[in-house]
Amino acid sequence: MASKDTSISMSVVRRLPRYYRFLYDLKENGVVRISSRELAERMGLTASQIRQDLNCFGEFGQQGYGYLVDQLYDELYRILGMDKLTPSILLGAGNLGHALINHMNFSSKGVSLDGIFDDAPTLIGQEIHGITIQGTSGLEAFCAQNHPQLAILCIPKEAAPELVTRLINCGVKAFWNYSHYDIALHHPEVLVENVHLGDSLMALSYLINQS
Amino acid sequence: MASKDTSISMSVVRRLPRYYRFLYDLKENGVVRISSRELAERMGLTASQIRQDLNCFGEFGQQGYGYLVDQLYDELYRILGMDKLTPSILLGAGNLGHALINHMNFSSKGVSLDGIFDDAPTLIGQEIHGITIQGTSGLEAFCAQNHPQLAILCIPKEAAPELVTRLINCGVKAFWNYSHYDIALHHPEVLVENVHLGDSLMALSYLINQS
DNA sequence: TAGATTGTTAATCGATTAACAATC
DNA sequence: TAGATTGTTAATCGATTAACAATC
Repeated sequence: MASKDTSISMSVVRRLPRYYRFLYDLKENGVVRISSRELAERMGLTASQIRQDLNCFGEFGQQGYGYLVDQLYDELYRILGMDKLTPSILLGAGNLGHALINHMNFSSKGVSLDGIFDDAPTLIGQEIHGITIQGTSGLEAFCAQNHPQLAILCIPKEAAPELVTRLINCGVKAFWNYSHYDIALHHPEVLVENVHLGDSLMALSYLINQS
Repeated sequence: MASKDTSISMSVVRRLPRYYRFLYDLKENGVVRISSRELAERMGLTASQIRQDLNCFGEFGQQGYGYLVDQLYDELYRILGMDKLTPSILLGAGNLGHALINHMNFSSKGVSLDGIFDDAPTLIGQEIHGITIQGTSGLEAFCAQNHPQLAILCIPKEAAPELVTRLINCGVKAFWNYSHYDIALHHPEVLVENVHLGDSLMALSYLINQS
């Protein structure tokens, strides 16, 4: 728990993973030190913003010198909580859920995927990435045993309200939500990160039609 | 081409699809009129913000009465450009690309998916949603014929730089980018909407570890 | 020491919220 | 007409950028 944790704005938080990716690339390319000015140029930001952002978490640079790439990378790794794995489950192993399981490297994002749930008879019993898909009737028992903190929701909007309530009763504290059900509106006490792919594409459609 | 098009901020644009979804639901539920106050309550926004946002595009309400749901829905449909389909192609029919094709309702988002490209020998020739996967060698010929304006990138970072350049030379003007290649940085002249699922999950990991 | 670059404060810019006159 | 609610201007709030003293 760093010193200035409470006041970090979401604008800053959303930039952290991108910093982390750029630092990783610099590290990979053997770059030892970098100034805020040069990183800003590479990332298309202002040097001021980078220094402001980093100083939310501590003083990682050296005056007159810049930042040590390795050290800054490690700090971001720690700040983002990548050193701990959040026990998690995924609900809805259809097209999207299945693709996420195969496509995402969960453990490199601080997440440990421990269970997969779906009620489709054709899916129950199947195995993905070494995890057997279960029906949602086993949810409570699984949670009592494994205590997942995060649920990844790849289910239709209609199925969400009931499942979300059950999950919260099981102790789930955060949702990575691909459904169109507005969790935050109904359960303000939990953390919700929405991924609305349709909204993203519609916003792009709007921009295309403007230009 | 509405009157005040030029000055719409991205903050407003990103809220439009959500307004559209809520209006759709209201319409489905037979709600005829709604005030900014009530819509604000349902969406978890302020009435002020809703009125400000909508007035970027015109005067859709009636003083003393509110907004007609049907009419406002139609306006949003038009504003978002859903009445025209942008010809598009998808590159990379692996897990994620495949899932997107099956999962997304492109035409309801103003997008017409006309071609799918991938260089994996096991995928070339296969058919998804009535479209045959082609190798990228056929890209230029296809574009000369079909003039896609939008490319959906589900390819690895390494493959992106060359393909993006080729696509832009083929007249592609916009990218829905799932790769970690930073298109906007290298090609500021095109529209880019990034979907960085990993960044989204890492931001959530950060928040989980704070609470 | 001189040059460079940070950490941090101050200034600017943009987005959100509040207030209210216009009007249905 | 009176009540309600918009459209719009003004006030506030927050985020970004600029400036500069501190210091390596």
